[in-house]
Amino acid sequence: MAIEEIFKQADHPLGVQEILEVGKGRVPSLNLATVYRNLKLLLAEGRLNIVSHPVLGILYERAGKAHHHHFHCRICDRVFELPGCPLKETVPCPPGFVAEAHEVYLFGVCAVCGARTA
Amino acid sequence: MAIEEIFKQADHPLGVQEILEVGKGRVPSLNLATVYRNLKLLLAEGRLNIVSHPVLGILYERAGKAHHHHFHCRICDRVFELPGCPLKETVPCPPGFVAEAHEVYLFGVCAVCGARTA
DNA sequence: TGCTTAATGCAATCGCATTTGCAATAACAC
DNA sequence: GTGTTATTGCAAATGCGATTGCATTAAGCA
Repeated sequence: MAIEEIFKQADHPLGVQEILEVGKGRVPSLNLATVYRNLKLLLAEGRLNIVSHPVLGILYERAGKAHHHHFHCRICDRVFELPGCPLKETVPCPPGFVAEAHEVYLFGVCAVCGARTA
Repeated sequence: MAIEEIFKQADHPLGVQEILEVGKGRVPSLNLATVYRNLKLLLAEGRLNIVSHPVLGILYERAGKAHHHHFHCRICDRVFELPGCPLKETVPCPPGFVAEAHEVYLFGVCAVCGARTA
């Protein structure tokens, strides 16, 4: 179970399938149901956060990280964390609207794929 | 069929259910299958764009709009269009990463709900 | 008006992510 | 060790958005 905790050491959000793959590296018999069950536990405990990615669907990442956003490489389909925030100080909202949170998704080509394609 | 085209006059992206509701106002017998079929057509023709919203799932909006993003009111669950772009000129990407596109989702309370709650 | 073709409505079906039941297994406490 | 409880694995079952088959209806045209 702590197994789940451990591979949250990943530096990017993981999808269920990816969690299963990585997890099998540690517990070869690891099962999809077990992944879901433990994800649910960790979420309930507030140790994980859900990242709802527009393209990749639901991903999971450790809770408590500093504010950041995500970059999605269209070549390798991997997601990277981008520290910091590209938003301007003044987020332009119509009058009366109160923005409490935001999410930014960048799409493009990562360093690895860029180098390989060049 | 042009029916679909017509209620794209909405000023915000619509979900399938919402399209069905609105459409029934014009064609009371309107069916979900018909909505999906015409959505597929309009998408194929490039007259519609898909907006994959992290919370609301798949929405549709007219193609060809100016660059904009979306605001999601957590009270009424409606989505609003925000003209312009709140991103800084210099989007901070790690070296080697090339950002080609981006999506920004704002979350908060809209003017109507804000006024009602106050 | 009568014929041919495209567009519905309706209900059944599919695809897939997620969940559950239950027996087998592992972890513990005594 | 032995009994008790929490976890798994596996496979079947759910839930639900999206799609399809088919008979019906609407539309276009000679």
